[in-house]
Amino acid sequence: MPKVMPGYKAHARQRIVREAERIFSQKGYHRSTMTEIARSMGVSKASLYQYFGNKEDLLIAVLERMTEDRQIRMYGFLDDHDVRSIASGEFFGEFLRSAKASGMLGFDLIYEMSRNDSLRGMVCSEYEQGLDKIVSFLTKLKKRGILRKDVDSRAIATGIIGLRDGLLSMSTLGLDEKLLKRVWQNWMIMVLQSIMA
Amino acid sequence: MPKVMPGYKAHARQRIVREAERIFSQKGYHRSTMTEIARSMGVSKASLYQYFGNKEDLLIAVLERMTEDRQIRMYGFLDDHDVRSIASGEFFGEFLRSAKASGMLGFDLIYEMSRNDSLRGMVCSEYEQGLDKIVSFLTKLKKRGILRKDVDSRAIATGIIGLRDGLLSMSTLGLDEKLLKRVWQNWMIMVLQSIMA
Amino acid sequence: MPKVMPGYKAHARQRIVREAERIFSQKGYHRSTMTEIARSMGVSKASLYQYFGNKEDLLIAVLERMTEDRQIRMYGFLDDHDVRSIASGEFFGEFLRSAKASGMLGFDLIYEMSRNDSLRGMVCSEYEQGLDKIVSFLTKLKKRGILRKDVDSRAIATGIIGLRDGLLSMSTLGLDEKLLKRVWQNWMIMVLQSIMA
Amino acid sequence: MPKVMPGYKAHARQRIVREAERIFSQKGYHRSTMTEIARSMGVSKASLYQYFGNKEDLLIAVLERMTEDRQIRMYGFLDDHDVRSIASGEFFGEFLRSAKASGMLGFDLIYEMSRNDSLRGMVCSEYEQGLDKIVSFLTKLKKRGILRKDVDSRAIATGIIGLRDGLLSMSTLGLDEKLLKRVWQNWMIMVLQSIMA
DNA sequence: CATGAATGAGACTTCATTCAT
DNA sequence: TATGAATGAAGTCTCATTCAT
Repeated sequence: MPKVMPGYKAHARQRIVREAERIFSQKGYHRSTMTEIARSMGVSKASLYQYFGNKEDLLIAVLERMTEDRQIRMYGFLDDHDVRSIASGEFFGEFLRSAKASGMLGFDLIYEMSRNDSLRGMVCSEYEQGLDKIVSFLTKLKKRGILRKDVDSRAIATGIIGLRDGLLSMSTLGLDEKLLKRVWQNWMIMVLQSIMA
Repeated sequence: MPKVMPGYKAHARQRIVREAERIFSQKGYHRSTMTEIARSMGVSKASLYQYFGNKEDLLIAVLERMTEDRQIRMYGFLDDHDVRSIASGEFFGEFLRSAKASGMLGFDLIYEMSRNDSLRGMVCSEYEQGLDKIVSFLTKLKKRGILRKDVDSRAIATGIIGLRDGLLSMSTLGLDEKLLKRVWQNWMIMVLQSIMA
Repeated sequence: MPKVMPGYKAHARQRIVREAERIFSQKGYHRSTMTEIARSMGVSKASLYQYFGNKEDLLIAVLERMTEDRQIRMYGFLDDHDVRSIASGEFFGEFLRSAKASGMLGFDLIYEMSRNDSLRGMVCSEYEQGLDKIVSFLTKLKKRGILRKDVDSRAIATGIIGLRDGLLSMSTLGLDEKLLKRVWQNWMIMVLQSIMA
Repeated sequence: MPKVMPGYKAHARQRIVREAERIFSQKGYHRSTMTEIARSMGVSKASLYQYFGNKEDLLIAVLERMTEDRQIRMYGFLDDHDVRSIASGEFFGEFLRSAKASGMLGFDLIYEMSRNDSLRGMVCSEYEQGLDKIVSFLTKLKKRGILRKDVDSRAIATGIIGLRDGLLSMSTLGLDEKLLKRVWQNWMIMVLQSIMA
């Protein structure tokens, strides 16, 4: 793409973000260096600084992209499936795959959050969005008479996200994925039974 | 304490570990420096290296202490209480408090684990011990006829730990602790009802 | 020289090597610091590390340069001169000058060799090349009927190098150079007489 | 030995020197640490400082001992043997053995000499003594009519020491000891023939 | 727009040495 | 006399960042 073309800049930016994501995911944010990212793209370090003011800005861009992706791929699930599908291994497997792809980056994310308000805001809003999505999904089910009316939707949604993240971090620790899937199914069934009308 | 006293060395070591725990917890492992730890204790960097071969060794000592602490304070709970107590806010609150104290360190822990086998072993074994403790607690309840015999103890235990960790990491993100406690109680009640005889 | 000029980098590298050679020669490798080399060049330490991965790499570059130099200046001698010239003070003086210029570095070289295979290989191969050069010189003389056919060329060559190095290290110790030159001439004459046809 | 016994101090000193010699010889002076010496003796570092003001003093003591030893063992040879024995493999082998035992220390010796006058004096005087011993040996032989009267005893002696040291340093580089012994014999025979009456 | 080169600041680590007990 | 503990000073190396070309 010629350098003067409109959109060139955005495209170049995107290429950097993608490479950074790959490397951050592999080695973690702190252990990745700007030199490494530049070298593996075949550009100069100085180029990176033309698109991102500093390393942290690059991290934020990466995390934004990951978040977006996850939102799209994950919560799309809820629209297309019925209530039982949430208890399926397929559902949990989707997260498992994505967690494995981002490797250590998830932990870096939280780690960096403590220093960076913009990051903290971003992550919290992702969480909120995720929760909202599930809450509205549950609300829909209540309206359709599938769930009991007195169910605390927010508590259920928070638990779903919490259990998901807890099990995913256990997978990072090396726990058997089959066990984790089984746990997910087990627990979701118990919970759904408790809240179905 | 005079330097020649027996146990002085152990005591000095402990002081370092405690200070390191404080600083690591506050700023994370990577952002904390040996210089800082030494300075904040009023000793020389070289002193730290007399007790710990390198920064990672110090991290390990800190984590060992934290683990031990947590094990003692936490799983002691199971011995002293009946089945319903596990669903209590008190139980979850205990973890919440300890998670808050260790701050970012929990995430560093996982972050570093990917590079360090000794660390990985430590953490995994803590997880296993935790799981075992809960499994044997559940087994006892089965024998006493409180739980159904066909319950998958390991899946339940894994879910308990998973939900706990997921909710705790949400608290680190800034989610309201009252909501989290409520979620915990809610979910534990649903699960216990599902598995009680 | 402008930084974008082709060959700039090679030139900058060379400047470092030259300065390092000067300082290593003066104070020995162990007593010289990267800080000192950088400071005496008016550049930053980090610059040195852009050209040489570590201190040892720099040492190797220095030694390579010295070796090359010595090979060129020294063994060129053999091509241009007849057999008697090897016994000349001029010949030995050439080595003496170069030994004085490298000062303590020669000893460091051997010292470091015990730890570093790449170094060891370098030095051994220089020795071998030197020996080969002399051996082929002697062989030529045999063919021309100047030396006796039954002379052990390798033993003679090894002795020449050995005597040279032994006397040179004595000069480093402060022994009178005139005496050393006389010794060289004396011994070489005795040996040449013994092996000439 | 009880600590109050006279000679205790000298004995303790000697033990330190012996251990230091062992370690310096193995790893070189710069790479050996006071900690290591103390630990391998089972005493405290501070003890070493009761006997030696600093590391360099310890080095000097070690070198004094080595020098003494070498003098005794080596130049005793000259008294007991006739002129031809100096050309024997046995003679050279003696040095070879001792050089191997002191390892890198010989090079350290020279290395340190440049900084330390007392060291320099010591080594030079050892050289001088060695030379004198050989010179007087040669003089004796002249008187007994075995050597020609016009021989430059000092030049011969210097050459003997020089060749010895040159060949020994080649052995440190890994050259075949058999070759070196052969060279020694070869050269000594040539030289002796040149100077015998 | 791109980059080769330089660098300031600071990280971890080592070690000879001292000193109170 | 002996030593456990502490440390100042220095060392090597790293890395995000800048800037002239």
